[in-house]
Amino acid sequence: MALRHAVLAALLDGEFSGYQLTKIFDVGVSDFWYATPQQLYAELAKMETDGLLTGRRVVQRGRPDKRVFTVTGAGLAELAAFAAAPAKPLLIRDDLIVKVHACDLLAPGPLIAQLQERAAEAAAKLELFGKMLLRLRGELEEEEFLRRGERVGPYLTCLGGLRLERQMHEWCLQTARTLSERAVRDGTAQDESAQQEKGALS
Amino acid sequence: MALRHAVLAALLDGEFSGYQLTKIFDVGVSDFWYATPQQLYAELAKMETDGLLTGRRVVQRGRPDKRVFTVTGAGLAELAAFAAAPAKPLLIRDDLIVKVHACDLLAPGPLIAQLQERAAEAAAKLELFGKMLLRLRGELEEEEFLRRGERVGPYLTCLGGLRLERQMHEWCLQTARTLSERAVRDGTAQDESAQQEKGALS
DNA sequence: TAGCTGTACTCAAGGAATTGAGTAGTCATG
DNA sequence: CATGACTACTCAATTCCTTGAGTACAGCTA
Repeated sequence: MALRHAVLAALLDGEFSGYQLTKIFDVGVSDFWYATPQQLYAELAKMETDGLLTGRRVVQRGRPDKRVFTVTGAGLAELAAFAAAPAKPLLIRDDLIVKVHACDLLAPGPLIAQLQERAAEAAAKLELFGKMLLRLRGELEEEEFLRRGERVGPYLTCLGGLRLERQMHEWCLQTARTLSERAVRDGTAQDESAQQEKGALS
Repeated sequence: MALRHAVLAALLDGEFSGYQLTKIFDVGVSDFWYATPQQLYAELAKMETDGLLTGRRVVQRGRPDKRVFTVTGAGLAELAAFAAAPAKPLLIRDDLIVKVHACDLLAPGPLIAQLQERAAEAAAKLELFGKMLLRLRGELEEEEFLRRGERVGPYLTCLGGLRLERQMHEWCLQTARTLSERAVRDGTAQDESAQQEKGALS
């Protein structure tokens, strides 16, 4: 029941269509919520029948029509109620960390590759967030904007995303380096008992 | 289908009962997976019938019996297959960040309180992770342990959790400070139009 | 000795999320 | 002029996850 609040929050920044929202959510762009397109379309429909949103058909040329949504008064009230209620704990689920946790019994190759891939993704997001921050604060300096800007919410969450991606990037690279060095050590070891075990699982 | 892999990874560190695993997962202790007790018990039962785990009844005195689980060969194979497959993207869902994203239209009081609460939780975890790291590496220095330790997986994920909680802690406090300062400014402003709007939603 | 906390689970219902397939038109590329 | 990529969605099945309630015993406290 909390995807709807994320949608409401996202729609505070303007009218968006379901498709545009998928672009925001599928990558988890702002690093604050993740959702698939199907989920979004379903939720948008439900939210409209619940009166939290109103849809508006926009005719386009050269591409299909789209329906953009706006938050209603009831939607704002829902958001306010949500904000006043105690927050659920942070939910994290990450395959990659599970793999690292088990790394001592796994083949190091694929894991290192995946860590480097994740690091690259994090770097890409880092850049993206940097640009978003610039765009959001316009010509003001950060401090000035945070003091006097009239819409700082997205900026603050973006700062959070930036921090997260930075630490993710560093952790992935450091972990990959550690595992690489250990793999070399194992590979050049005289007795092969350690690799035998790993070989059985790779 | 990935909770089972998290369970397998957790059981590499020893035999645990369902109840013990809930203690590991409910808080999301290692910051790598979150699951409720019911989910765990159900999954453990399924994993046992699938042959990934074997349960063993342990009689205790002064407290109820428990069943502890061990990973089987098939379980290790499952884990290896999982590790070789591409990882799903990091999944984050956080109420608090959604609220911050919408903060410009919300009453600042409850939000600031929640940010401080989260900061306190992060600080508590930080301390916990610090102790876990000490325990895991024993009398060795970190570098030495990462080079030569025989079980570094949990240590590496713990390092990740530590980083995450540190950044969460800082972000929450900084964001709370920013919002507090803005609230004071709004509160002491001559014209009250800004608060009027917020008042309507608080 | 009543009440509370902690260990160690079980069951059921309902909502949320994932997976997979499918539609339909536009635009650029080779 | 066919192929693939992009916009913009929809539908259905299944699986996963959450919510809420309940059982049972042991130890401690007032």
